[in-house]
Amino acid sequence: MATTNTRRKVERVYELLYDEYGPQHWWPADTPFEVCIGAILTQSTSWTNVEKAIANLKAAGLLSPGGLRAARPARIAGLIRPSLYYNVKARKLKEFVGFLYRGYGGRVESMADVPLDALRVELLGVWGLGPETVDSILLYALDKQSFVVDAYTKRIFSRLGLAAEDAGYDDLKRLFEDNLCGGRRLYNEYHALIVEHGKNTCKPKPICGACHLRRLCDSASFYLSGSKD
DNA sequence: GCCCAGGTGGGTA
DNA sequence: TACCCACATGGG
Repeated sequence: MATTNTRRKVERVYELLYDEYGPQHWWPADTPFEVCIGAILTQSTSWTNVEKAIANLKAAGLLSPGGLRAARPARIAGLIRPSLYYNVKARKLKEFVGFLYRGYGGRVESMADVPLDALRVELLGVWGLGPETVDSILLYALDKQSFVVDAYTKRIFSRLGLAAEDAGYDDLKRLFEDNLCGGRRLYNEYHALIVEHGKNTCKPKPICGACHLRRLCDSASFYLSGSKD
């Protein structure tokens, strides 16, 4: 439901976040393929641990479609151990690379010509890829206009009163895609800013309480409190 | 020692 | 459909 009010709020939160944190320069990776690998490895895991896993893969010469295709799952698991759930994630990497070779000659870039909706459905069919990982791949590896929702997004926007407590992934995705006029660059920056804010404040327990960035939540809440749709 | 981090798949009622 | 659990490291 795109009302003028909701649109203004969603845009205003972006401005507040951008003023606070500045440009985030996402995704931190050298190639589109590396973005995909990072998107899988960062599932329920902090990025610092993912960086170690990616560095290990790189040092072993396995950070490529061919390298991962040739490697045994146990070898991969040992290298990505610093990221969490290394055995399941090793399988996820193999599944993704298998998909890449079956349909796209092992090249992430070859997916770019497929229409967004069709590609999203296709990627969601790959074992180990859920909506957040798929949208991350679409937006950050392929530069397609698909908003990424994560746990921070839900926590922050339900606390701001812009989303229901029990809002699902698609509900939140729609909130942004229906209310943002900007394109891929805006989607890119907005999600990155949400993650940055989520890491620093809006933790599960303290609810922005003792955080030095409380000011941001307060200013956003203040702006949002006066109006209802 | 405890909590939590940029989720997802599978099982059960 | 809606929960619940497994996965299982490392930093604050």
